[in-house]
Amino acid sequence: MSAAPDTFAQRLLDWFDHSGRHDLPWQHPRTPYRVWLGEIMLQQTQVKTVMPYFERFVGVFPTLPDLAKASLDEVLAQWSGLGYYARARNLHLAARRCVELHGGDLPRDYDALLALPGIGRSTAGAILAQAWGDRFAILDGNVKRVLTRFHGIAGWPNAPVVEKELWAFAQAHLPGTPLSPSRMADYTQAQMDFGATLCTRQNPACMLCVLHSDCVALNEGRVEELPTSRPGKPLPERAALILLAENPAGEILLQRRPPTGIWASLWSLPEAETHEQARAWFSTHLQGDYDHAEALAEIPHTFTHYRLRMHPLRWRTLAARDAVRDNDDLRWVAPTDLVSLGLPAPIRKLLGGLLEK
DNA sequence: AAACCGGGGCG
DNA sequence: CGCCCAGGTTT
Repeated sequence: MSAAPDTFAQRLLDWFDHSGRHDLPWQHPRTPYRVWLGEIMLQQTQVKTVMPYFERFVGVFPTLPDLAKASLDEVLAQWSGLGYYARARNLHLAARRCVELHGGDLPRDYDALLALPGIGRSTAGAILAQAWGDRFAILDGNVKRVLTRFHGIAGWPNAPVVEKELWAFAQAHLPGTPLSPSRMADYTQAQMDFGATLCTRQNPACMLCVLHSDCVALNEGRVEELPTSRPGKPLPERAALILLAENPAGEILLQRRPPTGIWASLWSLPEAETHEQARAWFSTHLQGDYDHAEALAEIPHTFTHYRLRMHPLRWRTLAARDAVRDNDDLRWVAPTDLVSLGLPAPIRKLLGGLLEK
């Protein structure tokens, strides 16, 4: 006897045909480069936000070799405002590796994709399935939510043991009979669309759900409690002084952050932990009176792992010491040029608020 | 304020 | 592997 057919994929495909998204820019044309770029941009950002950035980005860098040829600063300028700048750095580095190692194309090979920076299991599968129609599973946040509910799986989805189980189900749901490449791509998009628009975190549209008859969470009344949320833990706190120096031309002194740690390699305002440190930095780089600072309102910023309370100090019409010129790590930037730099979101917000006045 | 999230990196 | 880190938006 044969097992009952798993119609999970077929039902999602049917749903996709009438309710999925068919007009996403990376679907037309669905080339490996465009699919990759779309996947990276979508990693922590919603479709609506991504669309204009995607169009602009492929306008400036139409092909992978174009991207590889560009400087990192040019890439970051196009990324500016999207956030999560590590994605842009990885994208740029991966493009250069593709030129070195793969003739300027993305490799059509799971392990080779996985070896590229910024591409993990899910993104590698999504690229192969969408660009080539190859039979690979994905497991992004949307799919995790759908599968935890459909199979009634408790436990935080990112816990290793749960995630392993979810991958197994994602594999098991791959269509048993081969789909055409274009339908395999549709199935992949269907899973993401389904989670994003129907099986949403709150108020999922179970009445309209094509899987509802077999959904364990729905049948057991556990839709609201799945997926299990992350186990909580108290956040440590850290404070920092943020130095905002303006010269007579109204330019702002920016410093490039170190290549590791928070906001790696991004331009930001100089930062110090204590007034002693801040004063020392001030006296080696600037002429003026440290104690003349105007203290601006505290900026609270919460990361997943700690809370950062930033205390900005502002000086106007300062001059730099002669030794301090624009260099690789320090530069005066006009307010109008700030938009073209990848600034950390809270710093961008602080400076943006200042300039409006 | 808290939840969310796919990948990097380290032991 | 298993575990923690890193950001910035959504809710």
